[in-house]
Amino acid sequence: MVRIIENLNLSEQVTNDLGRAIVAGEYSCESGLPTEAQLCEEYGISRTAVREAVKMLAAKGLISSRPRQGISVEQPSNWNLYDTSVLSWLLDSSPSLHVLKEFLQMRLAIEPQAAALAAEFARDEDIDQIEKAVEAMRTAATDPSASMHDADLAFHTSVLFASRNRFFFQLRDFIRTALNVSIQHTTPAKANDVAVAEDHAKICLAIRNRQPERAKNLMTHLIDEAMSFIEAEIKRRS
Amino acid sequence: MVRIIENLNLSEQVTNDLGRAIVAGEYSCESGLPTEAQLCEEYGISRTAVREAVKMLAAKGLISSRPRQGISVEQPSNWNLYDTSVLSWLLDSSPSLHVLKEFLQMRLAIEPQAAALAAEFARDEDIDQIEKAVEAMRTAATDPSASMHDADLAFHTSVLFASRNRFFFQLRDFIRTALNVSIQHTTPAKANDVAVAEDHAKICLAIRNRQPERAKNLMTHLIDEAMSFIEAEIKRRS
DNA sequence: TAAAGCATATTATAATACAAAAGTAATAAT
DNA sequence: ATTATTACTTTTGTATTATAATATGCTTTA
Repeated sequence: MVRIIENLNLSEQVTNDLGRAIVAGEYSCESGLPTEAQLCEEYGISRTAVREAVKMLAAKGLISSRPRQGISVEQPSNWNLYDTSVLSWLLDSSPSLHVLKEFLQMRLAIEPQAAALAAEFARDEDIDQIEKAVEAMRTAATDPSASMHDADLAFHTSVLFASRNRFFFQLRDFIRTALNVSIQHTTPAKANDVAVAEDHAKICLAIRNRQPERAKNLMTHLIDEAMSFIEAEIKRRS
Repeated sequence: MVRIIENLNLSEQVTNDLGRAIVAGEYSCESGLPTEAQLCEEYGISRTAVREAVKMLAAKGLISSRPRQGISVEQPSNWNLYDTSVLSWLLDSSPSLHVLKEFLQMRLAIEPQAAALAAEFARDEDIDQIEKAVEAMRTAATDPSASMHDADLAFHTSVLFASRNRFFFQLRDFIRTALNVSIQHTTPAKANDVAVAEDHAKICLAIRNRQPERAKNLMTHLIDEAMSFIEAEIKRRS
């Protein structure tokens, strides 16, 4: 029986359940999925709900279905990894340290360029938003009741927004997920937090001063630090 | 009535039709979509087909639906732009020169980093693939019957693959679309093609010689050329 | 042997019915 | 008069049944 999750209707729950199973490799490309009729029986639900789940998974690139052939699993390279659900299913099934490295490689591509674009194209109110996040980080660095992580997320999201390019801003969920995974592997060392906040402040200042190259380099440095930490962690564990 | 497209079943056709209309702004966030019943009547189809289309659009982040409230359009910032369908709907409705600039800003983030990763992590067979694409470009540069564009696409795709990071490779459809839009705005100047092919060859060589920084810089230069061309074009038309 | 047709399994579409959710209006109680 | 409760209404959510379309394999036939 499907795990019940609040606020999700039946077809969405089945989507979640099947999506998770597919990404976890419980159904291979060769074997495919059970037929609609079998899924109805397994879950004890109507064909309507099963079909709607199948359609949603197909829309995310995980499966495809044809008459007489049944439901087949698409190659993982066709899965839409930038879909929030697919991403969460992926994290549920993969050793997160390895995925984290991939995340950081991606962030190293996206965020420095976003910072550069922000320095070039951000509106004043965008920069105010970034500064607000920096202030929140400064507060959180000393105040134990405030969340450093939330402020950090707000910072990176607002930079993406300030890039004024929707393809960059669209990646905010991706970045959010990456940050979530990061803190799972970070020892809570409040000692560095003040310095970290100031590193972020520098980026904000570079953007406000309209220095694209400087903003880019500072952002690269910021993420590179996290990267070197993770690489050390990977080496330590192997 | 919905436009008939080959190889698409009814619910997929309706998905296409509604998706296009939503992205084109024919339904706003405030107004929302017609009710399922109304859509059935408009398209002259059953509720089954309409609901499946609605579910697929919801899976792509374009809409959401609730009892009594009907179907509402999500904010554009929630649309999954990295979905191939959504991307094509976007191109159908936006002035492509502006979108093209956003594409190039994104490519400028992704591809140089992908080249650097390829130089670091690519397997030998990955590099062979890149080289094959380079050879195809060289051929196409002089042979009018061969397609320069196809070879170009193969090159960029194989570099993404060689990065050995699935988040990068996942963007191949995005890059493909970007290249397609590019050639719509490029005057077919076969004169440069030989030089262009050699620029690509240099990147391939840098990757084979395991020079991440060099590969990155060369790729940046390559895309920057396209960018400056587009910016000139935008200025010319304004 | 090859082509045509037939059987069969599975998804695709339709139609209908009822349940659930969420507003809205009417009613009752204080 | 205000608030709480109830009943009603609209729309999506789920179930059921039936039939069509599609693709595959098998069988028959020329």
